[in-house]
Amino acid sequence: MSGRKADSGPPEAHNGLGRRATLKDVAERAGVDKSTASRVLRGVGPLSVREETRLRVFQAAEQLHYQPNKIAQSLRTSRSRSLGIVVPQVINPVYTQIIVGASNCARERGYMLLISQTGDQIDSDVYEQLVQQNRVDGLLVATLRDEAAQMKTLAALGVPFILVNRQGGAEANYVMCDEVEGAYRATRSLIDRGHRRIAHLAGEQDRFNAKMRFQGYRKALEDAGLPFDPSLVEVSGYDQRGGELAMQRILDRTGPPPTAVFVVTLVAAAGAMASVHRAGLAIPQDISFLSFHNGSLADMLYPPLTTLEVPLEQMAAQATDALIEILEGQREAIQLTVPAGALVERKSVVKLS
Amino acid sequence: MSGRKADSGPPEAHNGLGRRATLKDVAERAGVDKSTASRVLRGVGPLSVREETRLRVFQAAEQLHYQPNKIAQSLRTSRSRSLGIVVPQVINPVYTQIIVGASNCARERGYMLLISQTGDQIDSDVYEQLVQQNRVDGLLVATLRDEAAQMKTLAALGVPFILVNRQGGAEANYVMCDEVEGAYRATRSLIDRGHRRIAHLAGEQDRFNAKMRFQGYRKALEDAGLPFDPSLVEVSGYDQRGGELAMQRILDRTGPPPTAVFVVTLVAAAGAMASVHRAGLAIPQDISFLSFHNGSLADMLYPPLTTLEVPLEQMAAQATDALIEILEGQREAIQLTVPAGALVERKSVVKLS
DNA sequence: GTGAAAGCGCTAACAG
DNA sequence: CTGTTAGCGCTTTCAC
Repeated sequence: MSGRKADSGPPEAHNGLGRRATLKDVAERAGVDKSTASRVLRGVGPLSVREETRLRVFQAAEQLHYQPNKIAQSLRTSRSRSLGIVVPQVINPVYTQIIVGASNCARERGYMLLISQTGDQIDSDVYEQLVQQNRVDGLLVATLRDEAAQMKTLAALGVPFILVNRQGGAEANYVMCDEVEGAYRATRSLIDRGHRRIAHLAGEQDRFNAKMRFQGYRKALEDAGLPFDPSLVEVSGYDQRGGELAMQRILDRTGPPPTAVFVVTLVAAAGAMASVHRAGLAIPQDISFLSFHNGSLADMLYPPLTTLEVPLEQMAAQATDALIEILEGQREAIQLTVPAGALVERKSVVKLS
Repeated sequence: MSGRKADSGPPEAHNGLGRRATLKDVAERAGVDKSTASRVLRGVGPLSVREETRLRVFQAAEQLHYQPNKIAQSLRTSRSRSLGIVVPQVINPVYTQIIVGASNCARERGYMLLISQTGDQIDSDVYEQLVQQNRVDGLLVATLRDEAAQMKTLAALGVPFILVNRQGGAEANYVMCDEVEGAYRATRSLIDRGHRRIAHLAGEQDRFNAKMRFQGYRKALEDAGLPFDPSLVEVSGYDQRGGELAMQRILDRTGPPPTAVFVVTLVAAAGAMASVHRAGLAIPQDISFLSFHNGSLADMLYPPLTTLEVPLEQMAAQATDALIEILEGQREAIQLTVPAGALVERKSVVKLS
């Protein structure tokens, strides 16, 4: 997995010394200076070390179960080879996907990933903890607010950072997906199945993502020549409770209910569906559901929820790759918008004849 | 939150120097030696520093926006003030709860938490990464396998570790919950509601937790004078797909189906319920469901799932507290079993008359 | 009460 | 090709 071959033995250093071996130990045992040992071990550039010496060093290292002390390396090089990722919460599958993508990618490239939750508000303490204490070389940012203030704080940190699934102004690095097009396609699929009264459970409209999804929804309506009915739009935000309440509000309205609803995110959709069940309505016979974001949760719901896939894991991986490249000077910036994923049809959408 | 008072200003060090301030900078500005500055700043013991000097140092530190370099501190003290937590995966709400509990507690006590996924198998590489590279002072372990081999690996690491929601032999530290009693109570509640044919979707029986829950289930049956019917037990494991398949197997059986099923964990229950829906059966009218572990997922399912709460967050917090106490020499060991939580009644269990 | 000095384990010039 | 030297930023004896 991490490149090292099956090293059956226990990782503990059962070398002759009563402690973990240091570079000095290796050097002494190999009969060279520690600087030489360092050179060899880190396989630096055009190996300016005699083959025989190299061998001796490697042997010594192996025998002593030598593992370089990362802390010392960090102090010396002022690079920690770790990345921070900051998300509002870890319970939401959307963020979990991002974390998984980033974490795998980081591991493959030999970086550690420190995960921080902000709990929904910008907490500059979080950044501080990670960066100012020299723990991370760069930041992956997937917090909610995309305000200028946050961008300033981040920029002031003096380490590279990349927004994941977010956007933050002209200069900021980001990896996004084309949410407008995704939401358009999602809504469109509902229209294609004969729906005319399509509700939207939206995110708070000061959020960039929420706005984009709303925009895609409206455009699909418009292109199909359907009227936009504001009474069919409610703000659910991104959580379960919000989805529940927003759906309730729509159901409570007088006038014909929607035949379908396009929800801004998975967890809100779960809440909304619960509301519909509670109202004694059937999904999809009475109301169809379609949600932005795919995930295993979609299969747990009843009925299984049709979703529009967003390649969050890949996006996070790309952001991580880019961040590492930036850190290693192989790259300057990244401003990438990938297409949204496919429509994953399950059982929550009915075709109206 | 982290003790510091509202420090409006940006965390970036806009001090006179073109870089982050070091202890030396502070010392010079305060007109003292860096050792003195260090003493003052870390508020060491019976302050053997004149009040006036203390003040000067604090002022200098503030003006320079001084933040100690944790890496340097680590190297010097060989303590990183960070903890590792290792879980099989981060998508499962059970582990998310553990992570949240540990993470909050760690933060409060000024420790960082490094989260690692093993992806379901013991990966000693993971431990190595965390420990051998001097990144963490101790480990919280919530991986699946509780085999002796793993315990040996962990012990060989030479850092304190605590199992969370796991058990690992007589010597290992752990924070567990009384799962036998919990499972007993859960099953019992089904019996009390008139159920006689109660199925169990179990975890793999080489897992300690799975065994305990199974045991509680059997004991409840026994105490109620109900026969144990092996054809009512299937191994689902802890995931959705497993739950789906296991439930399918039970439904496929000839002979009377169960009227209720007690599931080993939330996610498996979600899968099992999907199977039941697919079979065209109604929950709870045809089959009642009750699951071990509570979480917001329970409210997303249809119908909302009755669960037995397990205080994972608190357990993780207690384990974290204990680990820190051990690291700081205020404690030797911890072997704690807390009671399982309350039955959270939702809509998935029907009372049979 | 405070300063001087040593050194954690490592890397990176710079010599030789 | 390899060794010497000089720290990274901090804590911690040990003197004064």
